[in-house]
Amino acid sequence: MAQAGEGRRNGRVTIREVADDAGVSVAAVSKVLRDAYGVSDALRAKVRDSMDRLGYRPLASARGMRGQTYTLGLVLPDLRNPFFADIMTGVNNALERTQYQVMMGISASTAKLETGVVDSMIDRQMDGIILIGSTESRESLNAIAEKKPLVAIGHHDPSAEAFDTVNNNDQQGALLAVRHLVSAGYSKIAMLSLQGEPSSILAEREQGYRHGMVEAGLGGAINIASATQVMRDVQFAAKRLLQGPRRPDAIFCWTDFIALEVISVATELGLRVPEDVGIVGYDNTMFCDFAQNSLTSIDQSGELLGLQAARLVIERINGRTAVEHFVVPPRLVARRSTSR
Amino acid sequence: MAQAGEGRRNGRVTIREVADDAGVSVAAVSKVLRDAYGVSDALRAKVRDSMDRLGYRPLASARGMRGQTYTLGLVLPDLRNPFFADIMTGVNNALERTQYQVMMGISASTAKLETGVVDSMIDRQMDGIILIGSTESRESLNAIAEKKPLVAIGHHDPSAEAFDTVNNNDQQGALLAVRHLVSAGYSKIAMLSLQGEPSSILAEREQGYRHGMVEAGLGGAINIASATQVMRDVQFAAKRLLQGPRRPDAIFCWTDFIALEVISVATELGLRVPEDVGIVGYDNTMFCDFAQNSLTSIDQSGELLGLQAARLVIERINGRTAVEHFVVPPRLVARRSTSR
DNA sequence: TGTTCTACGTATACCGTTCTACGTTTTTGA
DNA sequence: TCAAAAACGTAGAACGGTATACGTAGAACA
Repeated sequence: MAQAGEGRRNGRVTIREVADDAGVSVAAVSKVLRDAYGVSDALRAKVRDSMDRLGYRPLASARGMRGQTYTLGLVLPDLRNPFFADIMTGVNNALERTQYQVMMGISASTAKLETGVVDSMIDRQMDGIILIGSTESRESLNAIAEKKPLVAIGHHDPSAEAFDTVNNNDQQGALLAVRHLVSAGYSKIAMLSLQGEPSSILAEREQGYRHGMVEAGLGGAINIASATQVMRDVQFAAKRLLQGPRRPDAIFCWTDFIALEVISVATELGLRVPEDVGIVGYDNTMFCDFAQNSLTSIDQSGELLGLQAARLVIERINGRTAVEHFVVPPRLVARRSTSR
Repeated sequence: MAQAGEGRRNGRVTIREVADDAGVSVAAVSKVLRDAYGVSDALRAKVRDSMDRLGYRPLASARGMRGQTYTLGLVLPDLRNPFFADIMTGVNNALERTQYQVMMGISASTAKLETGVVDSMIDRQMDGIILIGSTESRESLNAIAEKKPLVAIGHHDPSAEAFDTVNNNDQQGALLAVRHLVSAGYSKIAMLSLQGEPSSILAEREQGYRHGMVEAGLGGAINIASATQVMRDVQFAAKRLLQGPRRPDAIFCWTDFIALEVISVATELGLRVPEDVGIVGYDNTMFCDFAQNSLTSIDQSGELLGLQAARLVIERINGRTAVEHFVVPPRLVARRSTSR
């Protein structure tokens, strides 16, 4: 192990070697690296040249000891929802021309693991943290925000002060779905919500759903079931819903993935989509577009969400303390799964 | 910024405070942390108690300066393929009872970005690196392996010495697909391969495909098209294939995602699956199971691949230098897309 | 011409760990 | 009972950067 360790450290150029090569002090090189005040163009050029020639790269650990690591942590609930890829694209776009680099972790949607991942990101001196779909309480998030700049995507808390949020308007998204279904002639509209630790998005969407139902005079038909994201569980819930006494003629699903699974179950039960049952998903992921799916869905512009989150977290790192809550309006994309 | 920085550092318990609290030296605490030699049970208990009581967590940056950071880097080509989630599950399982934590980065399948991500992981003192679906040359990988323990998943190079590989047998996977199609009565079997930087898996699968065709006496029908993973590109390639003069009656696709897109295009062209055209995917991701897809696919046990990769990289960190190349046999899962 | 700025550089004390070298106690063995 | 060995613990020098405090030269001003 010792040999490996030594061997591997070899070849790393330090700031001191750059300074020697350029004939300046270590402090001067550091200033160039950080774009700090008090460096002449001549000195900067000299140092840059030496850095390039020697192939110098600053060591994040060392920087972290005193300053920043130029690393952002991004926590995803899971890797199976392609919607997160959109968010990631947005984040990367925002970071394109900066020194920052993102590192991702997955929380598997459990609060315990989420805390674990976040803590280990803090241990690793990440400069800021972006949390997607967090189910943590306000207190927990405040505790994190006390240690590092924090932005939560997909977590409604408009009165939070310590951290920023970036969301699509989930209440409106659910409302759009219900209105669309109603105008397509469906009336026994159920919602297949997410089971697990209660989250603010959950509350928002359910409220939007209820609101839409009441608005259409369908308050009596309100019917909310729930399932985790696990396949077996979704199947079970879908069957229960579609074989139960109050069989809905339309289901508004928590995510596209769940919606596709519901279509699958409905088909196997001999029900036709969209004739017998209309289906709406959420996120408008690329799978909605396949002819065999053709799933109506709510688009929440993941790329934009990611872009804003990255912007906000960097602003926080640079000293902003006033809170910002960014909300994007959702958009319904109608496809065959609701066109009877 | 200064205020924020100071404020945020606050509350972090250092090894010195633990040492003071326990009434021992800093070195003793460090020894306990590292399970090093020369610590009595009594001292260990005392220190552990102080650590728990104070909520001490070692700072990775500081550890990185001298020793390990207990962080592994995992590089994914993209976030859209749910197959990677399986790999990740395996990695996490392997790491469950260790001190190690994984951080992910995405390379977007381009060599330039891949190098960038890997370099930034090295800068961040990750102890080992797992690369998924790398398109780098042997030389580039050797260069990385010189700096950090490296394991490549989905990259065939059985004579590589400096890094380990973990693969399913892609040649056999392709062979299984062709044999299955042949026995289902298809004969004009095309392959829709991956466009982009040539990779070793690509070569393996194409060879397996050719082999299978020749073996079945269909050497004259060999037909390899290719497309990137971009939706538009897949559509274009699929249309070209299905509307061309040598229209195949079956297509063996690079991934499930591509296969689903091909089904979509075929359907829109008025072709029936599996009657007019049989489709086989690769990875056996969860989407294959949906009734509306019911896609035959090759399973390469992602979870096992991830588990092995994590095991190998940790072994390397612990000093192993002899190379290991791990290969899993693939398995065909037949579904409706090939059952005529 | 002297004084005060301003711009540019440098020297060096950290940051929180690891780990080597070394001192002290306890145990072992004859 | 004593020497040697093993076990336990400590002091302090790294690691590679950052950032503060300070020195110096030239420019601007009176």
